[in-house]
Amino acid sequence: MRPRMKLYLDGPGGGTFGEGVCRLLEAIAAEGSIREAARLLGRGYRKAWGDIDRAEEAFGRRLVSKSRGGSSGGATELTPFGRELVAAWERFSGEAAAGMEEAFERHLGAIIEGGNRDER
Amino acid sequence: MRPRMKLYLDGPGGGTFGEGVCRLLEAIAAEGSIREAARLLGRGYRKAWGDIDRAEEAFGRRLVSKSRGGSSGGATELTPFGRELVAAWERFSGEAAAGMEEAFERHLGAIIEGGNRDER
DNA sequence: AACCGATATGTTCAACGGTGCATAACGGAC
DNA sequence: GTCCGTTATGCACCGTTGAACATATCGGTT
Repeated sequence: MRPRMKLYLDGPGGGTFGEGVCRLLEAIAAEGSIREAARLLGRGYRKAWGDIDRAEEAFGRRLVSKSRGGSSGGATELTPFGRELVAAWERFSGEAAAGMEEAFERHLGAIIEGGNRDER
Repeated sequence: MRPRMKLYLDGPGGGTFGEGVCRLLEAIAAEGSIREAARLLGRGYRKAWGDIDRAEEAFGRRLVSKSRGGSSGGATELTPFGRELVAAWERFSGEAAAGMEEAFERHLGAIIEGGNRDER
């Protein structure tokens, strides 16, 4: 029985950033387009687009730089702030998860895993 | 802009324990009944009952000891394991949250809070 | 036996988030 | 100007979740 955690950053005027959007940004950085990134992650473009929109609303800053038209049809790449954010979030979430695991072992590890006795 | 976290414990065969159920258990310990605890927390009895059921399923052990009938109509109290779990969860979640805050300051504190410039 | 209040459980309805479909807009290449 | 692939955006559908309502059951008191 393992613990699980979800991390969020909420903007003051709505909007949210979390693990999902971070993964999406990484995929965009790798693929160069929102559509391809969404396909790679098995998500719909519609939702991916909305997620980015909400994330940018949360920070009040652009995370990606999008362009329409052209021979390629269009493209999307991360802004410098977007790249910085992804890297910082990776460190943040990794460290938070490690601390959580540690706290779990310290306080709940002994309590749980103790078989399935029944008390009445 | 502050970070936020949610913690879960998932049982192998379904069932979940989290902050919500823990609050509910505390309220039950204080009030002596599921119904009164639910009312105190502004939740419906139906959901409270189901939450407890799922939490007990997650651990495979009883968290509360319920009784029906009698002059009082019935009552519910925590099992020793239930009390132990609530106390351990408090320490666990508190420590995890503290570690998360610390990680946030270290890795994201400088990046965020930096005003709302726009980059394009 | 009647009463009362809490547990036990089913059912129905509203809200919400995700998925998918449809379509418009864009702009470089040809 | 046509074509193509991507961004941009609306809408309709659906599964999950929670809220609210409706009973049924239990058992000590009276």
